[in-house]
Amino acid sequence: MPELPEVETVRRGLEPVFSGARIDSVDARRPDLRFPLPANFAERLVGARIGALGRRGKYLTADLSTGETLIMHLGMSGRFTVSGGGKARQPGDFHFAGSTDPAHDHVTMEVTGARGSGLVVYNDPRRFGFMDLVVTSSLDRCAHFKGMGPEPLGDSFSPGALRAALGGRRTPLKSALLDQSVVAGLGNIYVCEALWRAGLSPRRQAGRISAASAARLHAAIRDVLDEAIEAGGSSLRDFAGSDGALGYFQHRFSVYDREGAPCPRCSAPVRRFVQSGRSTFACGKCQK
DNA sequence: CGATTAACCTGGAAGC
DNA sequence: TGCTTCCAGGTTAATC
Repeated sequence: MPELPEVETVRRGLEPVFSGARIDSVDARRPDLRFPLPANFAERLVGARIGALGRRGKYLTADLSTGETLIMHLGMSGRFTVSGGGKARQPGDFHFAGSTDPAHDHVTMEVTGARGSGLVVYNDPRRFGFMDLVVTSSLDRCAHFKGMGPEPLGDSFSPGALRAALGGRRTPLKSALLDQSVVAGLGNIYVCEALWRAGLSPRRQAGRISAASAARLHAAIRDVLDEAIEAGGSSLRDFAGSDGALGYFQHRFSVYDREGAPCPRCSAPVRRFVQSGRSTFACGKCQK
């Protein structure tokens, strides 16, 4: 499901439940998601108090009182749902009452915080997501974050920084922006949308864009991410935030998944083509 | 160095 | 209705 706006939407949904709460119990129904869960996964979580719930690119981070940080990645189809805790759960059942897809409820956590207890369930049909535990003091150097580019909504992401990160790359702009070492958190949807907003062709050579183009692209990336977060992310298929609310940014796509539809800017038909194995959507007329 | 393909896994949609 | 094929928000390793 998730690119940066969807992950941020999930973070905001989980924050009131997680932040400051104590982890009472953890159930892992299987030993692995995309990768094996960390050794002694449940034991390392139970009893810990959760500090800040953060996000880095498409990753969620839960800072724990044990000195470790729980890292969660949603892959393509991962989602969290929150329910009211003990009452919502059948005694002895792994699944929480009301789960619509118990077969893919892989990890559950019962937590107790200022707002009472809650049950958080991680569901992931395709199992491309994963969880990891790393020592908090070396979080930035861990395998997941080492080499990751700047947060696109953060202070260090500037037009100059973007242009510098693209510098020397002969790969198409589209592919470069999907590279998390250039800028963190963009995926197929928002790269397509940002390039449309900037009026830049996805096929442009990344290292050859002008400073003015980089400035337009920088602004387009920030704008599209800001607007998508504001809208609660995009709900393709059935993605919903942790509170069950559906994001609605998909109704504001200009080009993504709109092959053949008129470009909102120039009315030429939106084209679909494949770059590095993934669908690109762009206007062939006004994206240069 | 860069581009393409495959792989991981499941389910939904479309085509016949 | 049922079977087959294609496609999907991500990431990474292998190959050309």
